This record gives sequence, structure tokens and C-alpha cells, in this order.
Amino acid sequence: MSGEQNIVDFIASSHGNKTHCSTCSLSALCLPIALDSNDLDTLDKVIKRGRPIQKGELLFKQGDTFNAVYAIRTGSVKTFTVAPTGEEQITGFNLASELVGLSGYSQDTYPLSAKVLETTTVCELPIEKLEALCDTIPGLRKQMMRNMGSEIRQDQQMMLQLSKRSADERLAYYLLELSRRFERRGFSAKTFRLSMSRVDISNYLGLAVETVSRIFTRFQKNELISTENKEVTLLDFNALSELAGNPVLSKECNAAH
Amino acid sequence: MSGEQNIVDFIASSHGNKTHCSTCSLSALCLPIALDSNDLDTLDKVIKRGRPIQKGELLFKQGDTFNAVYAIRTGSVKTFTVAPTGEEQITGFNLASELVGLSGYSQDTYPLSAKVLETTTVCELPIEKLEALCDTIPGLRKQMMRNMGSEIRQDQQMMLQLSKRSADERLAYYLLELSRRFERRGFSAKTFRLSMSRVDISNYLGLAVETVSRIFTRFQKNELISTENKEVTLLDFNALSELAGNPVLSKECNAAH
DNA sequence: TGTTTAACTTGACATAAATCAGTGTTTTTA
DNA sequence: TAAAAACACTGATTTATGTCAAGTTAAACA
Repeated sequence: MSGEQNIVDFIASSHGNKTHCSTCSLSALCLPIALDSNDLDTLDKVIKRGRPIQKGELLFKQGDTFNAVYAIRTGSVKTFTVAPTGEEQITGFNLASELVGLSGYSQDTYPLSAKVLETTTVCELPIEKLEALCDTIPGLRKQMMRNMGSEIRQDQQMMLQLSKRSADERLAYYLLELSRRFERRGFSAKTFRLSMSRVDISNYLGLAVETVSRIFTRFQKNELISTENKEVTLLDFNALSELAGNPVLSKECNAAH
Repeated sequence: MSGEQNIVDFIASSHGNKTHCSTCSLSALCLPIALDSNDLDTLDKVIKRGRPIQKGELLFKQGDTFNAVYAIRTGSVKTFTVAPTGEEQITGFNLASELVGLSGYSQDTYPLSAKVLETTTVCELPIEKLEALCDTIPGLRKQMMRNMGSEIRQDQQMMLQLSKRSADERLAYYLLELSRRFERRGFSAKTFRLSMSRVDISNYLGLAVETVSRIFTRFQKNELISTENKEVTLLDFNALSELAGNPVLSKECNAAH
């Protein structure tokens, strides 16, 4: 209980009361560009910072006019599309420092909705102003395109998972992917909290909830992970990596013959 | 035989011997921006036009340094990622007027390979020069981002297909999607040639070839389509649309009660 | 133009994961 | 803090699609 420092506390503590881009510890992640302090000030003026958003609230809704991109400061978000038939497909989860809503660029409306999974704070970047800035600060444009490129790459990785991998492999991939992202943000790669429900995970991975639940149980039995409610600890990275399709290079695999 | 005018002939005929952006009938599609003729000339100078690329050749390979984006003038391309385990996943097919390679923006290397499905001609847009232009021509930057946004949206649609739809539904979706894209280019929405093999289709849709083959046969038996080798004709758009998850609105569905 | 090779189709069978049905456990909220 | 609601787990059964094994047709090539 005492050693428990969650994401929200940690990041919040690195912001002063008056948050600015120049003092924000996330700037290095969400827009890691070599902006000088002038540019940072310009960017700063454009950002709207709102009060915390409560679990279950929407950042934007599929079909809304595209008017902003959001940088997550603390918390997490799920994005999902709703088909005309009503089925929902979760297209991704976003953690602190990530950008949400970039796919709005395709048209004038968001092609998906974004719902907050826990109390979350965001920086709202109105596109009109962001657009203008992109034409002023060349590094910003490139960084935005990098972000979009990454999203394309990620989605395409997911296509591979969904079409080629077994249920076990998908869950292993999912856990490792989250681990990697937490680590990059300075949190434990080993133990983290899943802010999304099993239903969300199963939806994202294209599986039935029951399947996901069974695999969680089996992974624990085989000592690949341990869980305590939403808290997961990865116990056997090698086994998980191998499952996830990243062959662990053992001695035998090295030489050419 | 006489009325047979294929894509290549048609588009080629709209280009003079000396191809320029300003005379290219595709400019309206691949970069539909309100560029004035000065801007078009500037863009024109940046484009490298190569000799036709033969079936099976690569435009670029996963891991190659990202140095250009390609606009397809005639022909078609498949893009695919190779997992560390060796599995291939086709992430998309690209037809004339579409842009290939945008996901290279995520890093400094392409995260996927692009292979030509038939004799194909492309415009090569070296990124360094394109970058510079983006900072000069504001509309160009926006158009590029629109293109990337569309790719994200498309990939996310595909995630829904792969994780929620049955084999039948996926193939129906696939055929209608192609039909839509051909139509937008001024070709028949009803009859078109599949430049990709059944193996490619099955890989893309996350199915076994045998399954795809069986569904082609069944769709023909049920008179949804007819085929003659690679040539497909869509006979029953309504039935296909319904299968693909776009409910055909019949009279009953209209009023609120 | 014939011959080889690759692409496609079909049938029989196996299986991973979905569905159905029910129990237990957290979280929410009244 | 009790009741309700949402979420998580487990077992039995079904099913859609994959795999294996031929056979057929169409393309490539020499």
C-alpha cells in the first residue's frame, strides 16, 4: 500500500499548478521535437487544458466534426468504431503522452469515438490552430506525420495479430505491448494495472471474453504471469515473447549453420 | 473484345508522351488539392517517373530506408509486413492514383514491403523534396495528412472485419470495397479484374485459400457474382452489401415505428 | 506449341474458439 | 453498508474454418 504510486500521481507531480508545455515532462514523448522555447510558447498558447474527464465520458464521438487532437496527460482512453450493424470494434488503447484523434484528418468528422477508461486529463489541440502552427513550425508538421505513420504501422501490426495468431499469442502480444509502453514512460515493465475490462481486451483482440478469461487463468497456472484483479505481473518475459512471435534468440540460433 | 479498354490503356492515353502533373488526369485523385499551376510545376519538378515495373518486383522492402512515397499511375501493388516468425500479412492493395509508403513516416525505414501485382507505372516522390514542398505549399501538407488519416481509417475498418466478421462477410466486403474504388476511378463497379491471387486475397482477409475458393464457388451458385478467371462480375449488390454489413434500407426500416 | 509449374477447386476430417449456461466476485450506488 | 449491477471465471457443447490430400485448370516458359 505504501509503495503504491500510480501513474496519475506520478505524472501530476511533475506538473506545476500552472501547466505549460515548457515544464511538461510529457513533451518529450508526445511531441518529441527540437522546438526552441519560442516555439514551445507558441504551442502552449494553442492548447486548451480541461478539467479531469470522468471514467466513461467521451473525448469525441464518431461522426462529430473533427476539431481537435488530444494529447493524454494522465489516464487512459479507448478508441472504437461502430459498424452500421452496431458491432463495436476497439481499435486501440491510449496511455499518457499519446495522441488521440489523428484519424480525423481523413475527413471532416472523426471516424471513431474515444472513451476515457479512468479519470483522465488531456491537452486539447484545436486543429485550426494546430494547422496554422504546422505551417509555422516545420518540425511540428513532421512530428505529426511521424505520429500518424506510427499509428498506421501499429494498426497494421494488429491486422497481423488478428488474422494470423492464436488466442494465446494475441494475449501474450497484448501484455508485452502494454509492458513496453509503460516502460517507455518510466513505469514498471513488469507490473502494471489494466485500466480496461476483460470485455474490452477481448473485443480488441477479436476473441470472446470467456476465451480471454481462460487464457488469463492458464497463463497464471503456467507461471507466465500473476494477477490481482486488474494488476498484472509478467513473470516469464521469454516465454511470453516467444508466444507473441518474437523468437527469443538462444545460442543455437546464432551462427549460420 | 472490341469494347475492351483496360485501365492501363485508358489512363495511359490521358498522358502525353511527356507526362506532367498538370496534364495528368490522376492529379485530381492522388493529390486533389487546389494547387495553382505554379505549384503544380513545382511539384512536377520533384517527381521521378520510372520505366514500368514488372510483376513481382518490389517498390521498396521492409527495412529499407524511407526515401520516397509512390503514387501509382497504372497497375496495382500489394503491401505486406513480415513478422519475425516469417509469417506474411498483406496489409492492403493499392490501385491507380493511390499513394504507397506513407507509413514510412513512422521511423526512418519502411515498416512493410510493396510488391507490384502486374506491370505498373508509378510517380516516385522523394521525401526530402516532398518535405520541403510541404513547407512551401500549405495545401500539400494537409493533403498528405488527409491521405494518412484515410489509411488509418481504412486499416481500422479492416481490424473490424478481421475480428468480427465471418468468412462470407469478409469476402463480400472485399469485393464491394474494390468495386467502390474502381468506380471512383471511372471504371465499372460491376465488372473488374482481380489482379491479386486467391492466396493474396485469403492472406489479406485472414482466411485459408480453400475457404476463399469455396466462398467464390458458393457466391456463384447463389448468383451473387459470376467469375471468369480473374474477372469478377457483381450480380447482386444488395445481397452483397447486406452481407458486408451495410444494411440495405428497405421500406420497413425507414419510419421510427 | 507443347510441357512444366503455379494457381485454383473440391472433399473429408480435425480443432480452436465461440456459444450457452451458470456461479462467484468485485465495484458501484442508493 | 446493503443491494444491485457490472465484471470475471468455469464447464459442456457446437460450429465455422483450418488442415490435409487429391484433382483440375490456367499460366508461364522454353
